Amino acid sequence: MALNQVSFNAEYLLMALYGASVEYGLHCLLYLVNSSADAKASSLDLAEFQGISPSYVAKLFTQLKSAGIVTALEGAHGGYQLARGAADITVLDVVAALEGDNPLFQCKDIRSKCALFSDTPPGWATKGLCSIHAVMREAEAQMKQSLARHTLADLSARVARKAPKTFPIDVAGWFEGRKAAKSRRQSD
Amino acid sequence: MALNQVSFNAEYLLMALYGASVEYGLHCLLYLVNSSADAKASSLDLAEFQGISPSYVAKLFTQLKSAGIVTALEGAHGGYQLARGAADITVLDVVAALEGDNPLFQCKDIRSKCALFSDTPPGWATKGLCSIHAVMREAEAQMKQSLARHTLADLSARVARKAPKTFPIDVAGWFEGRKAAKSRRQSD
DNA sequence: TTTACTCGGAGTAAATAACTCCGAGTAGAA
DNA sequence: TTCTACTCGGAGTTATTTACTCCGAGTAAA
Repeated sequence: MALNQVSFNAEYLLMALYGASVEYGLHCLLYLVNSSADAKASSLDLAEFQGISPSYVAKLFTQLKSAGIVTALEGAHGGYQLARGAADITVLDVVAALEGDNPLFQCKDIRSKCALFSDTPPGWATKGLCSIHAVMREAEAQMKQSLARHTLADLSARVARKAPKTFPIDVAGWFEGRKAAKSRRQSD
Repeated sequence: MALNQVSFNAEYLLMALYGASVEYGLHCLLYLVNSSADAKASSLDLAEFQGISPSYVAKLFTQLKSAGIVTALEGAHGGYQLARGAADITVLDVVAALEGDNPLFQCKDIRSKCALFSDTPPGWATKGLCSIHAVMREAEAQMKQSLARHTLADLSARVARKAPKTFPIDVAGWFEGRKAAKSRRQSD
């Protein structure tokens, strides 16, 4: 009964600890870093600019807003802006906003369920942090410290170094052209 | 239409990056560290000793075996043993065996989909590692290094330091008693 | 006042994780 | 040798989570 047809999509072969939301979110935010104060970008703009799902980006920005990373301006010609300087937003902030600040490991306190402890586990077994949990916490801390060392400003600078000098101008032009197109449509 | 009854289970409120398999696996392996060479423990023994699902533990140990962390001996009175010394098995080995060595982050190369690159993205955009990806890789490396610094032997020693001196004896007794019970049943 | 655009959250489908069940094989007991 | 009880090992099932969509409420410009 098993179908021999296997939908073999290499893109999804390896699943990641952090999902697509982090990737989409960071890419979008990087474009916001360069946009000037009066040039807000809507979630639709950001999505179409990068060829990703508009409705999903909209959802992500809802989360980024409630985490205080961006501010939203409603209405026509509205959009999002960074809530504070790009140097004050770490990659960890973004990850926490989009994925929740999930622990690396959730201890279910198995040590207290040992068959030798008939009903109530003895004090020494439940006191303090489970040793396994401690190791995981340490690894988690290392990872989060590493993520916290990088800010959106750093990242943006590094990307800019790779791109040609004209690129930021082209980007600004694209967003500007989009805004103009909107105005044209409304005055029709 | 929405039910007001909310199944509010505090145990599952925070989801973790690494799941239950890692926790179960590590706990089981810690008990194997102390068992002597001839005293193998079956997955059923290990599961019941800790009050966790036997069938799930069985599944985990098939993974641990194919990863080369434990060896299996079939038949009655068979069971599992560590495939090598506890000092040569790191926590990272166990995590990789049970969760796969998932990357922290799977880059979908969004930078190449930018609307400015009509069809074929320019070389500078696709060359080298995506900057975001690089940050994630660094954090992942920090985490994995931290996990690789701890071995089963370390962990076991740390647990032993907390428990009373009689505890390992009690544990050995429990497994021994189990083995005896099996023999009795067979001779009935 | 209208209109086109914005956010924002409720709702849906596919993928993953957690867990179960049953068959194949083996070592010891009769 | 035959039988039995126990072992592993993998195929199947359910539940949770992720990724994504859709539509309504609100707002600012025209």
